[in-house]
Amino acid sequence: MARPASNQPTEVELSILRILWEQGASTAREIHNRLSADRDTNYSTTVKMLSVMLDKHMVSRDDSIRPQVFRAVATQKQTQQRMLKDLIQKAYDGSTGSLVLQALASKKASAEDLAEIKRLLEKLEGGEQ
Amino acid sequence: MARPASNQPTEVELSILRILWEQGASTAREIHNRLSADRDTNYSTTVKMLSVMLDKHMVSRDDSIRPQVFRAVATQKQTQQRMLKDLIQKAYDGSTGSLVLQALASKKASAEDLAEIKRLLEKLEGGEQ
DNA sequence: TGGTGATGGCGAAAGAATTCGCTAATATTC
DNA sequence: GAATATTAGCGAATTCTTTCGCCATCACCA
Repeated sequence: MARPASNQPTEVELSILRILWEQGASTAREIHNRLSADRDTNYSTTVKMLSVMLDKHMVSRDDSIRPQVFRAVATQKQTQQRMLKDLIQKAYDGSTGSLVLQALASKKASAEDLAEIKRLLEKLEGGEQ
Repeated sequence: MARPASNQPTEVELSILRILWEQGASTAREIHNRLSADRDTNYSTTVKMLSVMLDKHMVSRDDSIRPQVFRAVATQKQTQQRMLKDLIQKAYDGSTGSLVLQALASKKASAEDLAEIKRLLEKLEGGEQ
């Protein structure tokens, strides 16, 4: 009689993961310093979040050294991929194409991105059908 | 001392919105029939969710007729746009381009979508810089 | 018009996410 | 090695989400 736990990282979890992806293995203190620059949060909260994420196997902890060091378990790309897939499923009825169209139409990508997208597109067209 | 309410529709809310977008204005019963095909849910729950969504101004209710009729307030496109933007912000550090790249690389879009994307891409390239 | 069934609404229950106070363990400094 | 500061962890509080039971109201029809 409640909400099932989502397999997707939550807001705060994602903030922490982003920090780990960016600066690699970090201590709780390092993570907290970075995190508290953005959100007004207590050190206790950061530590608790790390423990929750440990339970969910989102991060791993190296206990062999003493300030312990945390690492993200999944890569940024893997996580993005999973979240993207989820959005396409939940909000776009599974249609990747219409998501891409909306993304391109609404916000401009950088020139390099556009070029790369075009290249990829040609490859896809050549390869398939 | 708790989680702030997200402005994004939740899982169930989105299911209901999808039904409203698809079959237009509907009574609670109609919505529930559709919904219970997918998820195992009670009529009471559906009605409650509609009332919650009414509070959040996600749906409107026409009381002038008697089974009351519900409508989605935002269009599907608007909602998708907001969710997409949110994902790009939260998971892609604001980079639309890298989201598009990943979307294209991982899952194939339909041939028509590819063609349309290409067309759009050319327009974007021509119009900008 | 009374009986039967559908509809609508309230409130409470239960789990998830987020927060922090307080205590224990560990490290540092003199 | 004692005092002080930092780090780690537990458990409770709070809010949000989702669920449903229960009651009131409404619609229909014999």
